This record gives sequence, structure tokens and C-alpha cells, in this order.
Amino acid sequence: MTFPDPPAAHIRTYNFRMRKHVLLYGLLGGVLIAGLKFIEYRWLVVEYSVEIYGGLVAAVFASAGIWLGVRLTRRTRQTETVVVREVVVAAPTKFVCDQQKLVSLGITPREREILGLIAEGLSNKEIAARVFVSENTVKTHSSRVFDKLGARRRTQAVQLAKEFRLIP
Amino acid sequence: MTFPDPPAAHIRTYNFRMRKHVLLYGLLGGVLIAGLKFIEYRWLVVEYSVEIYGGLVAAVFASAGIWLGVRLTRRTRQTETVVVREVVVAAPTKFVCDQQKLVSLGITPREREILGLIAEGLSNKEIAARVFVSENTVKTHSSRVFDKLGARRRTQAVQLAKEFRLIP
DNA sequence: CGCAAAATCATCCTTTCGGGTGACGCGCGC
DNA sequence: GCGCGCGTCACCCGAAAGGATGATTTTGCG
Repeated sequence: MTFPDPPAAHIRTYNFRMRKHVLLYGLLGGVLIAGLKFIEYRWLVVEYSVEIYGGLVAAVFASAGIWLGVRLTRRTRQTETVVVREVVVAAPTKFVCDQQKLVSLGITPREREILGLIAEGLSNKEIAARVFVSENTVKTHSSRVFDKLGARRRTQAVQLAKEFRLIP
Repeated sequence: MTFPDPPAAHIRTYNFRMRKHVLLYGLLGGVLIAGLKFIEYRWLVVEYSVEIYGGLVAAVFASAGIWLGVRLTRRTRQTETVVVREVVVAAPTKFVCDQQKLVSLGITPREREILGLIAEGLSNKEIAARVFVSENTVKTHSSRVFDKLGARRRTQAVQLAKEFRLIP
């Protein structure tokens, strides 16, 4: 029986400890009961002895209970304290398009797509074939996106798009 | 009486709650004692009644103690220390031109310079003005570098040059 | 539904690019 | 000196790119 992931292992440790505590607790109770029984015969029977015994038992078990309660939660506390939040500052991994910039420039998804294909070095004709539209449509899209970017050439558009983090 | 900062407010709440718990605890004990006293006179006195009462008291106070112990430490759990570990993956490294690739492709310094200016989005005319040569010269350089890179368009040349690490 | 934005396609025109070719000068090494 | 690489410049021509404008269809949304 294995526990591959850390959480399961933690739970197991917890249960084991709890069981140990319960056993200890029961043993303590038994000893106390025996002690009471012993005292009942040896000691003088005074008035309110039941109340005294009861209070004694209550006090002992209460402190034991508090101790146990603290003890039980301490383990939980320990696992919760080790909260390591890894904050990745600069991830060179995946490119995320700057959506804000796209919106602020008013660039539509289609235009951004054409922009990306332009950046890949494709001609208008190749782009048209790639996205299944006429070359005129590609020219319209590119013209619009150049206008929105403030570019006069496709190379300039690519440069600006990379600066604005619109394309990888 | 106000508590401006959260930490002080927490501590006070803690003490207040603790006191409240102790009071509640005492009250519960008193009620139980009274209950036991009441039962002592009304119920038939059986053998081991003391043990039964003791066990009862023990059980009640033990559970109450556990509850109290958990309750007391739960507050402490709130002040868990969150370890924020910032992991810097990769700093924006300085660009170094791949000289080997440059040589293997047979690209001359002047051609590489023109290539860089093309990548910046400049037109042939602008490049010519920048490097003080005629536009025809720029065209010759660009034509040559396109041929060496295997590019048919300047955008494609830029793409390939970036792949080959010839330009930033 | 009706409107507006987006996407589509077209036409005309100008500019830019890219390919091809040829030529000239300069420095360097054989 | 001669060849060679490099940089320079010129001309021509076709292709590609870019600008301007208009129109139609599709689509998302109140």
C-alpha cells in the first residue's frame, strides 16, 4: 500500500498519531478510574465526595483534552505553515498576447492573425492561400492593421507588433 | 474604545474569546455537578455509580477540552507565515551575433548592417539615407543577403535572420 | 428584428521590392 | 600585376506591396 502524493502521506501520519493519542487517553482514563476505586476504599468517605471526584476527573480530563486538542491541531498548523508560493517573475516559456494593447489599438482577431502571418515572412498571396480568402482581402486586412499600428511597411509593422507584444 | 490596527484587534479578540470560553467552561462544570447531585437523590444508587459519573464527567470535559484546545490554537493558525519565494527564471540576456553562422552563410558586415536596418522596418530609401549610399546600393546588398539567407521577401529575411541569431 | 462591427472582395493607382545584369573602384594577397 | 572579395552605383522590368474607395456579406449583440 503506497501513497504516491504528499497529501495522502500527511493524512496517514495524522491518523497514526491520533490513534496513538486515543490509546494513551483511554489508558489514562483507566488508570484514573482505578485510582478512584482505590481511593474509595482507602480514603475516608467525606460528604460531597462525588462532587470532589467529579471535579477532579473533570479537571484532569479537561486539561488532558486541551492538551490533546492543541496537540492535534499543531500537526495541522505545521503543514499549513509551509505554504511556499513560487512566483515566476520572467517566464521565457509561453508567449501571451497583450490583449489590452490589441483592444486599445482596435485590432481585430482576423487582423492580428494576418499580422502574425506577415511576421512569419509570408507574402499576401501565401497568406491568402493559408487562410482561404482572396489576396485583396489580405491586403485590406494588412492595410487596416498597418494603419492601426502606424506602420508604412510590413517590416515596420512586424517590428512594432513585436514591441507591443502582439506577436511572439 | 477603538482598535486601529488589525493585529491589536486580533489579540484583544483572542483574550476576550478565551475568557468567554473559560466562563462557559465553568458554567458547564457547575451545571454538570448540579445534574449529578440531582441524579444522586432521584436515581437509584447502583453499584459503580461513582465510576459511571466519573466516566461521564471525564467524557464531557475531555471533549470540551479537546474542543477548547482546537479552538485556542485555531487562532494561531491564522497567523501562518506564507513564504513567498521569487524564482527568477531567465534575465533578458544580451544579444550576441552568431559569427559562425554569419561566416558560413558568407554574409559580409555591410550586408549584415543592411539586414539589421531592414529588420527595424526601414525602407530601402530610408536605409540609403541612413548609411549615406544610393538606394540602388541598398537594393544590391539586400538582394545579396536575401539570396544568402534563402529569403524571397524582406519579412522572410528578418524571420530567418532572427532564427539564425544574426540580429536581436 | 435591426444595428454596428467585422470580414469579405473588388478596382484603380502609386510606390516599393526583388531579380537580373553590368560596371567601377579599392584593398589585399598570391 | 592580377585576381578576388567587397562595396558601390546604375538601369530595366515584373512582381509585390500599399493607399484610397466602394460595396457586400457575415456576425454578434441589445
